[in-house]
Amino acid sequence: MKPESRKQEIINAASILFTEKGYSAVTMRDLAKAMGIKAASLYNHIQSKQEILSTIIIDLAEEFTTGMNQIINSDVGSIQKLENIISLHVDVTLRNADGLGSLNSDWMHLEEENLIYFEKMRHDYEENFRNIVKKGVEKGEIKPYNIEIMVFSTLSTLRTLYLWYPNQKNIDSDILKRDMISVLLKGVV
Amino acid sequence: MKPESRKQEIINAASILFTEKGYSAVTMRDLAKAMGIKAASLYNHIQSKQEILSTIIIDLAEEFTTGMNQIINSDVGSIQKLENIISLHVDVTLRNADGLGSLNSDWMHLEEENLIYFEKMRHDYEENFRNIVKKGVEKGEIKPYNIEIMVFSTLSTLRTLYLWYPNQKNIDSDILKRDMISVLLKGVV
DNA sequence: GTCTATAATGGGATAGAC
DNA sequence: GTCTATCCCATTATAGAC
Repeated sequence: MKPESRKQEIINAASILFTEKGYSAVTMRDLAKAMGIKAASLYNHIQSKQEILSTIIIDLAEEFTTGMNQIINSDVGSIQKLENIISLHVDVTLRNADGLGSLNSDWMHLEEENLIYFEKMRHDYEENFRNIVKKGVEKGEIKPYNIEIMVFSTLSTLRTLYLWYPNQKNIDSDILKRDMISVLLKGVV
Repeated sequence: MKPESRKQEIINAASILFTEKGYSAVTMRDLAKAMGIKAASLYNHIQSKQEILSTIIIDLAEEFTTGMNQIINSDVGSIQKLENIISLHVDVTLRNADGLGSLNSDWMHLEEENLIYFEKMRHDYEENFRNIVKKGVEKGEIKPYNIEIMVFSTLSTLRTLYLWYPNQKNIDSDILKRDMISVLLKGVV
């Protein structure tokens, strides 16, 4: 383990607390206590509570955006693209499960530019997902069920993986991916 | 429409605000403004902010618990039971989508007895769900995928229906149920 | 049933010593 | 890099007039 910067330690501690109680319910005093220091000391490393939230959320959203862009630009079939999306969500969840609570439940507390930036990334992500499913249906690779329901159902499972995964003991990443692919895709394919 | 009690109007307005921003981020002033009155006036109808939250959450949780009890005590096969659970979630979502945000994201802000009561109901609900799937697998009605993944995947979709449903224009309840059953069950059956 | 006024507490953030 | 002390403002909730 390389030593983390103090700022990163604060962000990691905040990720856990925000996911447990939500951004608004966590005070700078709570966060300081978790770090073993006083609230005022936090401000030597971060500018504001809002900066912590936007760092957590924007970093994760950019990770998903980058992953999705690689997938849509790759030359594989629709099913393989969906499998790669599932794999992307499993990878991000295993690497940073703590931050995903903020991404899912506290994005509306982002301020001006970051809120707009986040909402655009989320919208584009869903649109890319939807287009993959649509093309798969057109090419006969995916069953012609209601597209919105297929997109919503798959995405809501992937988005809440972080709530469930920490309760599973030592589940292997590849086994998890394989089983998620079975359960999420074998129904619609 | 029969006229609602002032208390019920407050709870309805709070349900919307809590789902938009979360319990902790909504102030009594916000809620009063939405009602067109002053914050102090709210206290003629409710005892505390906490009472509003617990009313919203406990009523919904009891509705799910009652529905689940009817389903597990009915004399039908595992697949039919799962279909009835999907139907239960669609019904509750269409009737009270606004309150489901609190049930999903703000239950941890319940206080002592209500928190314990809620957690027991949620635990029992998941356990009943899991047992239906287990029995279905044993009887060969459901494919032998990882049970936890099937339970988690189905439940997370049903639990977040409220986020997605209001964006769908005029979707018919029966069509929604039929399509949810196709997408969620045809993969695992 | 709603209002104004206010109590009591806790929130994010800064200044300046060590 | 952390501390104590403090600022200023928002919070939930109550008292009492209308």
